[in-house]
Amino acid sequence: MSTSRHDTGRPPGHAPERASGSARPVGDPLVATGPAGDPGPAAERLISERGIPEATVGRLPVYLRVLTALVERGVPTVSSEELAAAAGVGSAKLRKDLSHLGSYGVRGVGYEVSPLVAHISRELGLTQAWRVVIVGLGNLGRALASYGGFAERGMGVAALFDADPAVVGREVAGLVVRPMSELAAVVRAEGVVIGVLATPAAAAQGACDELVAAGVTGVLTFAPAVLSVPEGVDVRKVDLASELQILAFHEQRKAADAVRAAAPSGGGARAVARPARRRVGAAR
Amino acid sequence: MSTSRHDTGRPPGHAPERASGSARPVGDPLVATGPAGDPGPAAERLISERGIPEATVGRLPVYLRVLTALVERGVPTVSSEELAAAAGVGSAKLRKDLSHLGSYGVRGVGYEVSPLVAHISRELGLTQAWRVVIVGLGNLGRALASYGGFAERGMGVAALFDADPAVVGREVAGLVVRPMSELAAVVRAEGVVIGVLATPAAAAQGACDELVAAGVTGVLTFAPAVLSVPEGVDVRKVDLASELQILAFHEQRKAADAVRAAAPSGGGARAVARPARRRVGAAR
DNA sequence: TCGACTTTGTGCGCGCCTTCACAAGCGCCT
DNA sequence: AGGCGCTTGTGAAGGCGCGCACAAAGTCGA
Repeated sequence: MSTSRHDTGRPPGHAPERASGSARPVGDPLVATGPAGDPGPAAERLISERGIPEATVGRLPVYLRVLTALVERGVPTVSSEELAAAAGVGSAKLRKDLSHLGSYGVRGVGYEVSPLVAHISRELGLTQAWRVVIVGLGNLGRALASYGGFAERGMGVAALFDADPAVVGREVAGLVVRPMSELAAVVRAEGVVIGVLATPAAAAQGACDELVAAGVTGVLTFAPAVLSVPEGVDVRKVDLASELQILAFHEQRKAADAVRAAAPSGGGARAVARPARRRVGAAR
Repeated sequence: MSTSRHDTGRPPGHAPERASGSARPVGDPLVATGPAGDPGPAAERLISERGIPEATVGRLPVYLRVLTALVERGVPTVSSEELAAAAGVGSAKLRKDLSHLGSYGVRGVGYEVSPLVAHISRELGLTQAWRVVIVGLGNLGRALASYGGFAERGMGVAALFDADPAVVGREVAGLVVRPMSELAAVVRAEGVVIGVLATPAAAAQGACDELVAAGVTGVLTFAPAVLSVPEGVDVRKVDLASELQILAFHEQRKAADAVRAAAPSGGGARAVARPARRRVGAAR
């Protein structure tokens, strides 16, 4: 999921990827989280207490963003059709997604924006401010630390860590980079449960282990490496190089199609150009 | 986009080609082939010429990375079991994925690493060096431009663009940032077909339009915005804030589960701690 | 008050993806 | 040569997500 984006498959596909299960998207791509793999014999297969499908969860952030924009514009209600168009999905899918949260719509009218924003935020756990730690402050790590998009949505950066003594002590985005030796203490003290990995691939597993040992149970990694984690830890992977390679695959195919279309033989008669604009949704 | 998940658009038609056996992923409701004793009502379905499922494509980059590492270690062959473990997927899935590329495995032995690397590379289109342009050189854009993981895998950065006059002219990763006005000319001159968007959300659609107008047909965007593109253009979206929000959702659920497990009542009986290590796959 | 219109919520069918399980194929040892 | 064991390739089944299409439910106008 890259990624996953998952989707990301996410991404599926595209995109970001989930640990167990896909979105992907096209994106993602992407793998699933949680207790996926196990085919419990006959027993109870508690998918999720609230039974919100993973695919739906992956779209909630998008809906939330769109809805937030509507709130700022003072829009009181939206129809599923409008909201779906703005979010780049089909209206039926959107209605089904929202129905998993319980009914906040009014037939004949649409959805009330404010209550919906509140509900999705609560469902995503954004009513509390999650604090994350970033491990690895190379180019990407520094960019992430400085990225405003996190704080903007209830995700604050608690601390930064790096294994390189030359980086430790530097100030990035108002925080001083700390040595890995302090990681466990800070994570425990601050109650951090989500970590962001931006280390080189070779260091990713080690850093991940340290995060998990300290109590982190959710990891977002940018390292192009497969991570092993204990059951109960979620890993979402964003793999930039993979995303580009997937695009390259499609470009190559398009090029091949173009050649084939130009050539006379067989299946040249294809509907080639349809000028309609397509809304493209979120990965994965 | 992964994803997951699944995502971006799918390319229209495909060419005919007779796959011997029987496997037939009936996909797009497009065009008909002619002959072949089809009693079908009207149109026929064209199987994808090479019929590689999107989910499989999303995993190929991961396999490729693992295989490349094996090549460097001088490993001549691998079994599906070993390769799957290293890639974080199930062995059956891996075998099925590879079977879509044609058989490069030998029963009783495994897969020959070198030919497999060559084949996957060719399939992904990595035999040619794709050049990309990056639009938007804020924190993230600069990090991407400096990121070594691209060039490493046949993806080169051709040029950098930004709309901000204060950024234009600066040098990033050995390249001078150019104004948007030069985008079309450069894209055409260099034959670029893949663009990376790292602009603020508000500027994303405009920049995307410019890319598409110039001839780009594959876009990787990091902007938290829904993009509209014409048919035939692939978009993969990587949304950092969404990824974290999805992790937050799962963390919240785990916390709720923990509380429930602690409480006596009904459904507390879950297998909570299973110390087994899970391999966590990529994407999507 | 009643009817026409709008929009939600969802039952249903379809196709993709994943997983299981096993027959077929290949190398090696005897 | 022949049999044995290992590994691939794949048929079949199950799960999940998606989109259609429609009944239910609520609003608005007369």
